[in-house]
Amino acid sequence: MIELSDASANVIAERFRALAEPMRLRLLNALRRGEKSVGDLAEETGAGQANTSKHLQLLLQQGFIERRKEGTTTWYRVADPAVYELCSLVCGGIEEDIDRRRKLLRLRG
Amino acid sequence: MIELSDASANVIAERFRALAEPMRLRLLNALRRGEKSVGDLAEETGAGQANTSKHLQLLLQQGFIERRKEGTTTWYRVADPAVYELCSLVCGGIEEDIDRRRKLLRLRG
DNA sequence: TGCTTATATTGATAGATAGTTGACTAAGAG
DNA sequence: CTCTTAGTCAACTATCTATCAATATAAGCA
Repeated sequence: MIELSDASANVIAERFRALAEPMRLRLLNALRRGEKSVGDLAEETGAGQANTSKHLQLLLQQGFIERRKEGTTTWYRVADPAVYELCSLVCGGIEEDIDRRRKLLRLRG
Repeated sequence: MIELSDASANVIAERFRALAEPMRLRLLNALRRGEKSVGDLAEETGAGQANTSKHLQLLLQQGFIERRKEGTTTWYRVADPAVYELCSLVCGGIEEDIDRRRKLLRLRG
């Protein structure tokens, strides 16, 4: 984000939006240690099959994951581990947030 | 994102969602070189004042920015420059994406 | 050719959210 | 006290999107 044009703001936002969904984060997390099929992922995340497939399409389209077809099954894998760095960076801010909330709870209870 | 619990997936997604909006990215970009008032930001981004204020609340709530009141005006500033690292990381992936789109355009004419 | 399994896609619905308008609050100036 | 200015809040609309159910595609097998 060296100087942000309006056009790039849209593209960047689109990218962040792909990660702005708990279900998709769970999918990425499930793909941490290797390739998995849609069925595997649906079971592991507890989501419906159609829903899982749709989320995977979106992550695929945004380039976060890649796929490979084998017979009737489709195997998905993470395209670039940099995604996890993104999450870690965001987590950094979250720790402070959690601390803040903890203090609030302590004050109340 | 060391092991992602369902609870943390929600919190992380919430955080990404704050960045998943072109308007809010423009606001963060406008705050790059220091504190600005709501009016300044509304003018610079071309958005309505109420809308600008709303987006700023959200960024504030997520801890990306801080504020300071002086008379009737409210001054906002970036809380943690790590936000820009996040954007840069996402941009990394985007450059490939832009290249891909450029090639498509060239193919078409 | 049918039957089964694994994905993808489509249509419908409910919930979220960006933007606008107008009212409200608060601080200063006259 | 009145007027102006800056910002926030509340209500409404329009749009988007996550989810589910049903259907479609497509491969492999009987």
